[in-house]
Amino acid sequence: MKDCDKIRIKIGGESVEADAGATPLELLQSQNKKPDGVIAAKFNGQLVDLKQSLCENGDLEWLTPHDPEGKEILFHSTTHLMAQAVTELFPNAKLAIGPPIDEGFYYDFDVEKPFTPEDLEQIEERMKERSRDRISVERFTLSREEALDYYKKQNQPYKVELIEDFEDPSFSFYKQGQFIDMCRGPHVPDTGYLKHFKLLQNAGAYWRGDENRPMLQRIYGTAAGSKQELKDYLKKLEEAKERDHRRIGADLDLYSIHEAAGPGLIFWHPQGSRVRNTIETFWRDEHYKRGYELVYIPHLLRENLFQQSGHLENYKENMYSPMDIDGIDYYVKPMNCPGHILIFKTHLHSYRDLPIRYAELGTVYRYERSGTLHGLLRVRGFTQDDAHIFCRPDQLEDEINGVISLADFMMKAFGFEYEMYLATRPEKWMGTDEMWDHATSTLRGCLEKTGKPWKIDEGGGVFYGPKIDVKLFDALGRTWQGPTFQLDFNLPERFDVNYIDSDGEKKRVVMIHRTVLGSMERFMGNLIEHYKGAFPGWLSPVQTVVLPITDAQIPYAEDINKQLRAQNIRCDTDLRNEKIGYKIREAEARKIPVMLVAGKREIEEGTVSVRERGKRDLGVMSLEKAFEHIKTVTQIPKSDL
RNA sequence: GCCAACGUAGCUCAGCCGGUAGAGCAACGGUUUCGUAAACCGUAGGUCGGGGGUUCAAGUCCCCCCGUUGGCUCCA
Repeated sequence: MKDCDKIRIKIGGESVEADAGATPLELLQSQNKKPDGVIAAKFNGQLVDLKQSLCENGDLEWLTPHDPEGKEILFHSTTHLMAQAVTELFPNAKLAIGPPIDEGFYYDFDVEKPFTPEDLEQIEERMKERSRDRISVERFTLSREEALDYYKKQNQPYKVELIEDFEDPSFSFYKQGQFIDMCRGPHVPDTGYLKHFKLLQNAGAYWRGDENRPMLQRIYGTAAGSKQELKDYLKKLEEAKERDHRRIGADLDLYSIHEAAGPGLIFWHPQGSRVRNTIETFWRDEHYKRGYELVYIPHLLRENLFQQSGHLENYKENMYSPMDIDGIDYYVKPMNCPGHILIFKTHLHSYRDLPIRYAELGTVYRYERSGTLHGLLRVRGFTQDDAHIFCRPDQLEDEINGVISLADFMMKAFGFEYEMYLATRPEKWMGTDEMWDHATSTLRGCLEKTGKPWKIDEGGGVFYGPKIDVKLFDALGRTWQGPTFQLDFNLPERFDVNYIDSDGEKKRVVMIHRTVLGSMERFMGNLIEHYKGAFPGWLSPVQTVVLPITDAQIPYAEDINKQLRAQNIRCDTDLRNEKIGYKIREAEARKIPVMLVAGKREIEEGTVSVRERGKRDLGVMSLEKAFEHIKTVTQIPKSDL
């Protein structure tokens, strides 16, 4: 504590005088206007504990769980509370790390036996007790040596390792009761501030994410500033469950996975295939319009091709074992690029021929570890909406702009918001500085030109080139990896991919790998969750269903069905002997966009009663008008070209 | 692959300390012919994920395997 008498603190535009060494907590108590639930503060831009003495003039800002930083502090303090409970209940537990994460926190422990669900309940109970005890949380500092000494004596090897990895001369610690943890802080003043939390799950996690190191037991939890907010968050988790594409996929009969056939392999049912086909047709049409040529390549390729491409060198652990064909090894392709390059290389290309864009819905197979498989989102066989652009260096900018505009169109067509990232050179890389500089600045320029916000993913590029990643947001605000455009300096070298320039010289082409949907499987999974199964009209597997009220209207319903089908509308009838309410209930459950109800009156008038999914009865319309309405609802997004 | 939990009818789930399997919905048959989110009656449906073991007796206890789920790692 410095010795000075009075300091001036500015709080929310108001200036107050205080004794030097006053704490934010003291200042807070003397304030009449203050936000609810202050748990920490920011002093001159630095995060501070409410109990930290202030000895200089400055600006003070309150932090509550509603501020991103305040939330982080809440999570962090809660994870300390959890660690305290764990060390009380399991005195031999070794502490690893316990950081806040996006929507909660976790702490890794090394314990003799993994935690059981009952353990979690007990830990949560103990946390509540300790919260009621309102144990004061005190900060103190130890020198590097003292800290090492302390943790060695306490037999906490992970903490010792952490300290050894840092250069800092001293480390801050927080003490609450008997529990002490090394931590940068800040933290809440006492455990009474931590009231609303829930432990969510227990999972194994390798120490420092390294599978060669010990597996620790991780407990995940979340916390909130109020009971209601915690409830809301837990409700959101429930909602996410309702949107789960695996559940909806089964309910709507879209696809299945079979133990008998092998995990991670998708079987598309008729209803799912209708959606996928619609997307694929849309995709092909759009690519053709934008100057792509559609190609097909075999699924099985000879070993030497993958040697040349470098896949056997760099990607073998993701490839399936080869099969012997006439004494030669063949591999199922994990990527489409080598095949497209072979097509390109069947001719000598003039600079005038470029750019050449080969697109393919190319199915690839990759080995994924069993524990990572997840419905449609992580599978072992999938179809990429792949394309490779071969161009001259001076065309790079136009090509990237074209790809960005295509991706933008696609994302809008499917109703996704998105965010772009420029992934720059990673630690391991190939090529030259000039190549990387030129390529990276070109990508940056293209991003600037969009006028949309974008971010840098430092070192996130691939070893063979920089890339732009597009992350999309779904209806719940979750992000998914969407389109990705990668520049490749590697394959053109390996395959000697050239064009003849205007000066008659051979020049190396610039190659762009790009996908705008990712893979059909993953994209469909995202779409299902985004729309909760209620696809927009143009994608719906069934767009319209005709519902006769009694058997007497069956011929009329069948006639409407026939007319709509003739107009390429995916129409069904529900001719079962059920009441209309029942049929409507089921049509709603099947998420059919338009329902046409036909009874005695409609036959007499040559009309139909129209009902839209999620809305009520829209009233009676002439058939002509109803068809027009259906056409509007099922309109395929128009290209912006 | 590793850690944990789970696997019972098409789906959602019950089945206690071991005594030989149950509900709702769906399906199927019949009755009913009905106006905007569930008509009524009936019928059928299960190698309890697979294999082995303990036991007079295993859905239940033990072991191995497979799959699923949540994580770790990785990724379209």
